[in-house]
Amino acid sequence: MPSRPPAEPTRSGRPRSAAADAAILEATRASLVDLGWSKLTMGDVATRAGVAKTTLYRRWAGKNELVVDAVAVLFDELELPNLGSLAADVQAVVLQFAALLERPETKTSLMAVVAESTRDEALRGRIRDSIVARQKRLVLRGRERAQDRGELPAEPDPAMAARTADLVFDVIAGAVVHRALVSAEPVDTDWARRFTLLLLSGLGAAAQPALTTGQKPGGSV
Amino acid sequence: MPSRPPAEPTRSGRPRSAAADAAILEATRASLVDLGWSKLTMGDVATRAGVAKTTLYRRWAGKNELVVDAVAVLFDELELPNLGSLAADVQAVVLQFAALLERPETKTSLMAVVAESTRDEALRGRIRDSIVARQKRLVLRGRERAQDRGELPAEPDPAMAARTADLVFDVIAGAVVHRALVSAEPVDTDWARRFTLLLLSGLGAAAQPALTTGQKPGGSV
DNA sequence: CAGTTACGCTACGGGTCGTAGCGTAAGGAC
DNA sequence: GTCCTTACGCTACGACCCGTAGCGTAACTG
Repeated sequence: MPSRPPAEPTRSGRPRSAAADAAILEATRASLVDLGWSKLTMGDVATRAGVAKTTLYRRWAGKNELVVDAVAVLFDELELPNLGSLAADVQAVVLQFAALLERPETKTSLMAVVAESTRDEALRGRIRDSIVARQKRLVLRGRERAQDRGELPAEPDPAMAARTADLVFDVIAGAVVHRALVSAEPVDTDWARRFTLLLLSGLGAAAQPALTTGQKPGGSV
Repeated sequence: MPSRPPAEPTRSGRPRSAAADAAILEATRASLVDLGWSKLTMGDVATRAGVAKTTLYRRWAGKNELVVDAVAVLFDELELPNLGSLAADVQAVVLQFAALLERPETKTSLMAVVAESTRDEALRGRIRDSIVARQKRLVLRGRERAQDRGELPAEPDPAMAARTADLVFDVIAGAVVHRALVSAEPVDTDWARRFTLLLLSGLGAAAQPALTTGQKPGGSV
């Protein structure tokens, strides 16, 4: 997924090795696991991939871009199951996302590239396209299903609908990331259940968990 | 705030210069503003502070620890106002936190040190004590006030109360951080208002903002 | 075949790291 | 005041990584 210039589809000359691409990204993930973000070096990745260091620089501008691409594919694993209720769907996707954050490749690098992106507009765009977009789809699809089930009302204003989706996305992703990486405590089933209840029913209801289950959200969790 | 060994309160010999401490931390923040996290170097900080590089290493183990201490004091600015309702208090503290995250010193370094902490237990503890604890107090105090006002029920089980406070803390801090740094969109008054409504009343109520304002939360916002 | 592009390899200047060594400065104990 | 102890400034150093230039070779196109 390096940023090839979208120029001529058929160029003359020797084509780029797709095998090298795959080997480099795989080596990057392996190096992240062994060394972590801060001690990962381009030279090490090149050696692991069996590739010259110059080949890396011909495809990626640097460590940041390389790691984003190496980690992005992991987010393809995220899927929104159809478990019959909004609460169950939210809880399941929360646990999926948490499992992804538990992997050492993502754990050590996600926040690092986000930090770098605060001073690099191009990198921010790459993160948005490669990682954030993959997650946000889940929120949009989850809302669709909930509206089909009648759990959520239809939103007539599309602008407001988009803003609400963005809000919900930041709340879910932010809470899971903060729990897993900042508080550094486990995102287990119990936490996911309690978070889902809070998200759907609010703080007042979340304080009396057993009493408010009969309404809409807290069904078969 | 360097980690002095809590040994003898009165030691012989030349004492450490408190002025140097202050100058170093100030220089670190300035360097973060100018260079950002990744390009900040120990040598640059030493030069700005008018101090030898070795002096830095005598007090801090490295860049990570130094930056945590330099940024931690900024979190002392956070205060929980007493605006008369839980919703107003939450919204105000969200905007305060967002303003703090907008500062270039914190914006570029907070996520970076968190990322480092995933491979450094000692650093994680330092972050917890210096930064996270300062934020979490606000949640605990906010709940107290809300309970005094009758907006939240008293929680008999202290263990459950602590877990709920942790959950709420991760949701608030995580959402704001995610909005500001990952989505990279502004945390303005409108977003804070909508987030507060979602937190207090849940997803179902948040979809009809104007209709559910008469209950408890959305008072004078 | 020639033309074009990718690759591996080596080498390089430039920068940062973290530490060692030394002489000097600034306090406390007496 | 005179020791004693610790902190400071300074220089120098090896080690490491960065990112690039140069060159010969490999692979694919027409």
